[in-house]
Amino acid sequence: MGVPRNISMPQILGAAEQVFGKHGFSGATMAEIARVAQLPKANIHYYFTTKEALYKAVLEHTLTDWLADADFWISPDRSPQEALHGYVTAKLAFSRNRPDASRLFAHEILEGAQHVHAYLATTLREHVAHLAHSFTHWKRTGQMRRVDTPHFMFCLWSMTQAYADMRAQMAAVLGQKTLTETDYERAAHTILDLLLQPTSRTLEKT
Amino acid sequence: MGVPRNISMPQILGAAEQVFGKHGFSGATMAEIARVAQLPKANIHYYFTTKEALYKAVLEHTLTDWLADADFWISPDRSPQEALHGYVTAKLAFSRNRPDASRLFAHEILEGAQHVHAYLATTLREHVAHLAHSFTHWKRTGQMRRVDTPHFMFCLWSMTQAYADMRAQMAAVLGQKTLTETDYERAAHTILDLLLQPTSRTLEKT
DNA sequence: GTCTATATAGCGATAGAC
DNA sequence: GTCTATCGCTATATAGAC
Repeated sequence: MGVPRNISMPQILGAAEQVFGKHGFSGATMAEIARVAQLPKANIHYYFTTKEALYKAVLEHTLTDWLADADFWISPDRSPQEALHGYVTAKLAFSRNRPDASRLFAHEILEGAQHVHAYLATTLREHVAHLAHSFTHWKRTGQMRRVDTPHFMFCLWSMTQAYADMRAQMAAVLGQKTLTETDYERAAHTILDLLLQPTSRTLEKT
Repeated sequence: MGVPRNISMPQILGAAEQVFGKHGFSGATMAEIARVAQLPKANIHYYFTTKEALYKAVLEHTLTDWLADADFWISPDRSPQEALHGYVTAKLAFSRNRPDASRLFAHEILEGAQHVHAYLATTLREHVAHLAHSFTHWKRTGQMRRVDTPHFMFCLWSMTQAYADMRAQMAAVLGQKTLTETDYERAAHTILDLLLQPTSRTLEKT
């Protein structure tokens, strides 16, 4: 009893993140996950009785990682410049290093967020409410203009996640096969320029 | 010969946009499309021999609409304020009024953009190159700061499309069942504040 | 052109030997 | 715990009557 649980499980979870991230829940097949994990199909059903059980396990795992950066960076102890720079950079790095995790999440939301609705309505909602404290603090101390916290976060999330979810479109528009390090640098520069610009974007006519 | 081609075709295309927009290509079923279109399954295969042929037809149709707003609004004849205001508002309206079209496109890109890669690499790429002329003009005439055109457009697209693609997540975070008119107004305000703010977002410390 | 009935393939899931 | 073989179901697609 109990030999390669430690060996098979990570293989399965890794393959599942990759395949679910590429095709979403309905588009993914257990056969492809088994192929990527280099395991017979039946072995996966030994650890996870149903496709949905495997999906939920992978989803919860990625959601935890997805939230990790915000509390570290967006804190009243930092300046808004430092906080936004750190957060955007971390999010872009996540999109670059864990694209399948970001895309798995995007698929889930796109299909109606049925499996994660409870999580979004409780944990993520409270998370955003918590972040509002930092923005309120920065406004009160004159370090930043007022923002509509949830919609401001929607903007941050969509701009940074797009570099994982929409990378096929971006690469095509840029005339490249894939996104390169330069693209992520330009992304950071463009996004931070919107958020942190020292002078106005659209200038007054003289 | 030829009675209800005019009647069945729009029904099929409308139902297909709805179902493909909800589930993507792999997740959608011909049976559900037939049910939504209130037609027998076989009738759809009469007009479109394969599921993929139907998918491509719907996809091309939505892509045309998706591009329509940009050339109208983003033009050197306008001020950057007017252009960005008009474009962002139009894009948000598209997300609100044609959510299935936006989500169909998002599904396609997420799954690797295999069906639209040629379109993105030619038409959309040229489209972005064309838009760069406006931004260059505004920079040259001192109306706007320099931008990295493709990445700036990626930001505009992701922020506005998120209000169709990610609306399930947004509603959950806002503690609502769906997005309301107020949410789209706040979205426009937040996005335009990032783009058009008359003073800096993060203020200098005194 | 329309629709019922069905062929064929691929899916998730399981049985049972090892 | 692992793996081969297979069940039962649902999907796309077609045949053929009307």
